[in-house]
Amino acid sequence: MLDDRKASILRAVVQEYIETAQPVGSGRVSAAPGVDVSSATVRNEMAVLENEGYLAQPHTSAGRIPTEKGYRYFVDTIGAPGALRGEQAKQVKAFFARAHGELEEMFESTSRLLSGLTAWTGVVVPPSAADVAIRSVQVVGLAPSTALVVTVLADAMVEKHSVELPADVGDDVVARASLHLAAQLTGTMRGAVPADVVTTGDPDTDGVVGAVIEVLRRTTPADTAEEVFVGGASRVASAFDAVETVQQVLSVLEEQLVVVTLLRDVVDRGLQVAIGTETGMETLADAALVVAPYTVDGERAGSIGVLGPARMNYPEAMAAVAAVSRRLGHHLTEG
Amino acid sequence: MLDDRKASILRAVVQEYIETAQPVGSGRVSAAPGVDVSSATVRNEMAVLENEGYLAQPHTSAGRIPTEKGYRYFVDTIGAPGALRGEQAKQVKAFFARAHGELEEMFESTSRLLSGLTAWTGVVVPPSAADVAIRSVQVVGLAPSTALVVTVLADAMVEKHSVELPADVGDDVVARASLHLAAQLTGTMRGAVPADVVTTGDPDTDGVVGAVIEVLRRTTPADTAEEVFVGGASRVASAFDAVETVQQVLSVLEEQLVVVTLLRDVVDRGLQVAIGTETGMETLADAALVVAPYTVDGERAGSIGVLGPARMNYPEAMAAVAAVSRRLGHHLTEG
DNA sequence: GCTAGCAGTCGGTAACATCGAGTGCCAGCT
DNA sequence: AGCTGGCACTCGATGTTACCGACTGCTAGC
Repeated sequence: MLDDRKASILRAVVQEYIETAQPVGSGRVSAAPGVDVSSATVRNEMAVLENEGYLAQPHTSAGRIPTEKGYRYFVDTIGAPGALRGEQAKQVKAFFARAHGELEEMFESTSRLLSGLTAWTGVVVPPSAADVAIRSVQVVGLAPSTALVVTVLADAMVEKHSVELPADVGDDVVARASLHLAAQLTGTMRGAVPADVVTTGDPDTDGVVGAVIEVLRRTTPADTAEEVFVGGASRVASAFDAVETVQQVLSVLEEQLVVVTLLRDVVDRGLQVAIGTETGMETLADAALVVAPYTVDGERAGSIGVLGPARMNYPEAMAAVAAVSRRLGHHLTEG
Repeated sequence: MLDDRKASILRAVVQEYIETAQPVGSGRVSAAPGVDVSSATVRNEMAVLENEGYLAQPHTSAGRIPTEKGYRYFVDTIGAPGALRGEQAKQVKAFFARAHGELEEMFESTSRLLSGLTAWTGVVVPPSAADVAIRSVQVVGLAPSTALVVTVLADAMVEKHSVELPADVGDDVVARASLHLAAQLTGTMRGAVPADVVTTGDPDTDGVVGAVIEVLRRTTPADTAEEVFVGGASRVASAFDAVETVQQVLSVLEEQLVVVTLLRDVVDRGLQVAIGTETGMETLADAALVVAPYTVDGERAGSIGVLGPARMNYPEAMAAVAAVSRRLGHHLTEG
């Protein structure tokens, strides 16, 4: 633990560095509000903070930069989550007030909202479909031997899978199978589609039913490459100055499964923020992730996050993520 | 028109510059295959080419760089479309051989295929839904006053829209409306949903039907922000050296509607390649776009493209785009 | 125990010389 | 007439040196 003075000096360095992206010298720190000692004293204290790993010096005659440990201390001692600035709060409110329409669009634009609020990249992971009830199933024949199963879940998500039909069957058989499946599966949890379903007696129809069931079981949400919505990916380019870093971070964002796992991991570890290597990804060493789960009907559903440089404005980002996750939860709960 | 020698010198400059990304001097050109004159002669010719706007010189003592006009001439005189390298042809073949499953995934991975083939960013615009027949319509109630319309089109695309229901209606009314709509609309072109539909006589049901029809008409594909699939966006970071440019290009890619319009525009102008400002976008001044439409059942459907730096390998990119568009068309035609 | 002051470090910038890739031009060769 | 070897010249890139200034660490004194 750091004493009060060291803490406020560290805080000053972090805040200053977040603003200017430049190493911070003792002079600036000494002038910062909350620090009422001379620059000489600050220097002494900073030397200690550096020894203890909270700060680093790019080179001898430069100011100090926070280390991962420094940022960590900073976020851990922020205390109150902090509210959004009025303007931003308004923006969030307005967004959810006029939010309506299709769920996918909703997630998409929520990711853009997060990006807009923080100036970094927004990420939204929709609820896992496994423990959501099936609301409707429909099979639509497309070609003699292929069909499309469209599943609507209780949370308004729509899944679609193409199915190879066992034999060339007529539209009437497909229609019969569709009705049968709808009757059998409506209300079942998406993750619990039973392997054996009541048969109809007609072998053709049962063939189609079987094929569909098999696809639905095979594509249980956890296995499927889960979707994630990324908004403001171009912000990555302004977050890092090395083109190489930009490349790496974008590559991470391109792999949906990685992003989903990442967010879930961080949330599961009980963190609100993962800084640099805390994310578990080497390529995100210069980045940081602010996350929050959101709840629908009191249940933890999906999660949202903001991905930015390690030197991002944590209080602001945390406030934004918290506010959006809360309202997103409400919005989805009310339906 | 350029005489043979100038043409081959220009070709050499373009090819060399594409490979090395460095200004090309007369020495290199003179050594290039297809150019059998001394560097002095090359210098004279290059001076002319510069005067005529095909080449530019970053500074006096540097080699030459192709201008937009230079690239344009190069592209226009490539002649035969050229085949893919064996390895790549195999890759394309393998991709479409194992391609199956859901259409959206298919487009997504096709964009990644394009990116992989060319090392740049791949873009796929799905067929416009307007003139595709509706294969099935289903309305699913979600909350007392909201429902989801799921439309399956003949080309296996699935659309979904949420609908605000006029009055709190029961599931049975929604089901009845759903059946009625399915009967009325199946076979209709998606872009030609009629405003007035045969009524059922039951006012509640007709209310739901009306609401759905209204949504379907309002969301006619051309108006809707059309979807586009972008693969390998991270390649943008390696395409340009200025972070600022990376930012701008990524921003363009983020706006789906812009990208769709862009591709469509280029195809409509009868171009295979749009270089720099030819794209019509200032922010793409350093970029180039190689596009091709693809046809399904003999009809022009959507288009695909590759977005890279102006100094990209055009023959290769054009071959890749041509091959993929052809096979994609086949694949979708056969269903 | 804090701080003013001072010597010392080191990156950044400017001035300057050097190097070399590449040019334009010209004289001479074919 | 046209190509080419050769040459003077240009100018960015690279390296050197000096200097400036933003910092630091340390120490003496309040």
